[in-house]
Amino acid sequence: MPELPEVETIKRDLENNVIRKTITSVQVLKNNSVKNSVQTFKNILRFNQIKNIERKGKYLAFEFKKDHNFLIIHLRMTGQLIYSKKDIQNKHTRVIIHFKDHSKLYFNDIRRFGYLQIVNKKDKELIFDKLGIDPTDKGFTYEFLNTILKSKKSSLKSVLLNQNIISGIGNIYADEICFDAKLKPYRKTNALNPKEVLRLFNSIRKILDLAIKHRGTSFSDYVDANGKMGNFTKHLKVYKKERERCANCNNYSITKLKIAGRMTRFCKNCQR
DNA sequence: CTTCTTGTTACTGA
DNA sequence: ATCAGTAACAAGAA
Repeated sequence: MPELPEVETIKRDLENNVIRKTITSVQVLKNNSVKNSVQTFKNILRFNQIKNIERKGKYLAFEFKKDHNFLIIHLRMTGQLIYSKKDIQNKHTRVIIHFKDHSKLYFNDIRRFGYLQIVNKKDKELIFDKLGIDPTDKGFTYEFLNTILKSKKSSLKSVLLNQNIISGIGNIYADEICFDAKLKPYRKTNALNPKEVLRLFNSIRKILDLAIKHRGTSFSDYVDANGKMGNFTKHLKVYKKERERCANCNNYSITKLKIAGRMTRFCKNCQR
């Protein structure tokens, strides 16, 4: 699943490839992958240029040169954004954006939960403002995190996954962060002591930075904007490691349990 | 064949 | 108000 590190990797790849390129045509192969009417979608994109790319949490927003419109993209579980000079269309290709230099941007999505949506500046800000703080933002400090955690009575896992509280963390990184912070995912966040909050804060930054450095995690469909797999997969300590020996204590096997409605992996020995 | 998984929203009930 | 739980969406894997 594309989470913050995967979406950030794609964003950086695309910044190197599509900024200021003129769009000459747009193919919509699956109508329900586009939230606008196909005609409106094509009309706004054609002969326009991508001026800037923003990311908050798992959302991307392309800003255009003409008319102050934004293209919001959410990849959900299996969405891919691949930039290529070749024809790489496959049966999961939903949208193709053609540029003047004959290169193309492909939106592929096996399960078709992802979407593209053109909105005006005001609506884009509404969508971004509704999201919780992005952990790579300067405003994400220990004090800020502490205030969030103290105000919630729910489990650590559910707070980490709630995009309206902190945006960008999904099931993979939630478990990896809890493991790194040595905290059980079902702990109530308002009961964490200052040392534990500090560990959590450091682990959030550390794990996400490291995952971005390794260009994300590929365990099923995620690829970067060049179609290549992410390398963080081999650094995972708990995600999909159930029944394997814990990488830290080498003594207990990783427990798999449903917490906050999601499959959750942790070491019952190392995480307190 | 059935069941599970995944991100997000919507809904229900406590 | 706040939280937990679940259904819904699609499609592939087990």
